[in-house]
Amino acid sequence: MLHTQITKTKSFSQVVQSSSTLAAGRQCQGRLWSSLKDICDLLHIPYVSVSDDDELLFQHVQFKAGQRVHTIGQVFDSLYIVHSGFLKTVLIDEYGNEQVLSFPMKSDILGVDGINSRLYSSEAVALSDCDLILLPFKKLTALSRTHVELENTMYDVLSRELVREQAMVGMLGALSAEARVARFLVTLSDRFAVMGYSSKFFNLRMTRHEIGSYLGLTLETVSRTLSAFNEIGMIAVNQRTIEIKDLEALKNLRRLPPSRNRSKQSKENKLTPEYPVQ
Amino acid sequence: MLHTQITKTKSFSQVVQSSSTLAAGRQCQGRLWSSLKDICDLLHIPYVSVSDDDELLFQHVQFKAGQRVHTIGQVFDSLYIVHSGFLKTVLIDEYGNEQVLSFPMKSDILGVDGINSRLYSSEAVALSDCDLILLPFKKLTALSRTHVELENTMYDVLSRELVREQAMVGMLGALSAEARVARFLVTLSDRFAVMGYSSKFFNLRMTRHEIGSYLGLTLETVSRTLSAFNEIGMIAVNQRTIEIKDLEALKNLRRLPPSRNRSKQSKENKLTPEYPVQ
DNA sequence: CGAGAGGTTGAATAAAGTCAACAAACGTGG
DNA sequence: CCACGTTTGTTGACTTTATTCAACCTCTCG
Repeated sequence: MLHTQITKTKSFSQVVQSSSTLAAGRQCQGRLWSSLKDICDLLHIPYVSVSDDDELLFQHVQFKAGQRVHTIGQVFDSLYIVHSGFLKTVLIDEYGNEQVLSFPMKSDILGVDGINSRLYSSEAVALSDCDLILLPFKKLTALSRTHVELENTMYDVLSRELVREQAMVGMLGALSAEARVARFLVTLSDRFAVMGYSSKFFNLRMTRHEIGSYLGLTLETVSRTLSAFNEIGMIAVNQRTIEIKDLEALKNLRRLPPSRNRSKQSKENKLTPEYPVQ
Repeated sequence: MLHTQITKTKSFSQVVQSSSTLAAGRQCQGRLWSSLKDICDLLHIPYVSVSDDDELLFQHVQFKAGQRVHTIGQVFDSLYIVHSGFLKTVLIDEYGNEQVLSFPMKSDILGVDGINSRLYSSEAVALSDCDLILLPFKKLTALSRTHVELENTMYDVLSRELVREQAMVGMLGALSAEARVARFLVTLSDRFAVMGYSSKFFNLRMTRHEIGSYLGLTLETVSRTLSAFNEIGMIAVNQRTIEIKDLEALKNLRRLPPSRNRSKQSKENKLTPEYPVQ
């Protein structure tokens, strides 16, 4: 069972914790370097081969479950791409409340919120043992001078991140609790499929509390909603084990009852006039 | 009264509508061009002067209240910076419901969500007459080859946008209706202050419905909450005219009652081990 | 085997949404 | 300039949804 696996690695992480803290360096077991091509493949972005890309290697860093990749306010110097493992990113408010922003997994990028202010504005925590590719930002910008296509890749990645956040805002703003949980499951299912895992049968890597925070709900509501889905046979749920039994039903459980909230094609809603681009 | 003014320009926009649609070109009244320095100033980003930046001019485009700057699915070719005026950006779901994502105003950037897929993923609508600076994306990327500092500016802008979205998610996920409306007013007040307008007395440019959509509330809840703030003397509200009477009170009306939702410093929450950067 | 974290469930409460009526402002056209 | 229809905003009564509080269960780890 996956669940057992996870917990085992977790306890292992606790054992090696002190030594890894002492190490004060990259834990260097596992895969060490990725080429730019590897990274583009990972990000599902076309890679235009360039001349001498032997030096275009990026080091990996390993994090044990529970470790923080970066904290709020920490000086920004690097982006990370998730090569394997599961994480959460959180905001922390003045009372110490955690607000979960995302659950990064394979091919997701971490740290972009630090570019602007040169300080990370969120915290990233490993939910399982993780292997991340380290992208020192200075190296990245220096490189983009010689490798023009890298710049566009960066724009792509940042823009994609933004579109995702927008979708999240849309969801939080307009969906019922049931619809949010359903979408959460569908999204997870899709992600697992892309990563080559089963899209029908998987383990949640996060607690009900973390899911609730992410979806703007309480942990009880999440639990109840999962139970309700289980009751009507859309899923089978047992603790963190999820089996998707009726994906279509989950997908169709989307918007709130289409109320009067709809946009009217007011006469002001005119089309943009055409204008040439210089 | 500002309100009257707005409506007047609105009706004017309708008069010139047909001609501007016919024009099939930039409406060329008003300011026409901005230099890179102008733009950096507008974005509050330091500008490193470079040699021959005579050609670094960006054309302006005018939009009348009600016009769309871009629609969902439209081919992306340009970013826009708001030079003057007020807009909304929206997502539209399968039932035609609008979800307001932002209310861009002076110095805000539009269109970043189109970079990734080469299609705009949101719709931008002018809420008042607007003057936007057109930033053709190809021109921008071409330029960044000769002007290295431009690249970093772009990263900054995109990252800033992302941090903003994150804050929005945090707000929607964790704040009560009252707190959301209060924060909305405080944010507006700040923005007006930066733009050199009064931070205590201003006009809303959007309907209650649009505010509600933006904050994940119904228009009735927005209306009631504003009335309640009015009742206790924190603000004075009359239709779209807002007077902030107790900014501090609005600012302190933040989080939900600090419930048990707080993060526990679990033993798993360990600090990141130090590791050197190559 | 026992402690503690995570998960489930129920009952009561609170918050926000819905429906509906009405009022105020605007813009249009006489 | 005034009257009328439309859009926007306000308010009340009621309903629904999700939260809160609490008890209990169930894993896993030590």
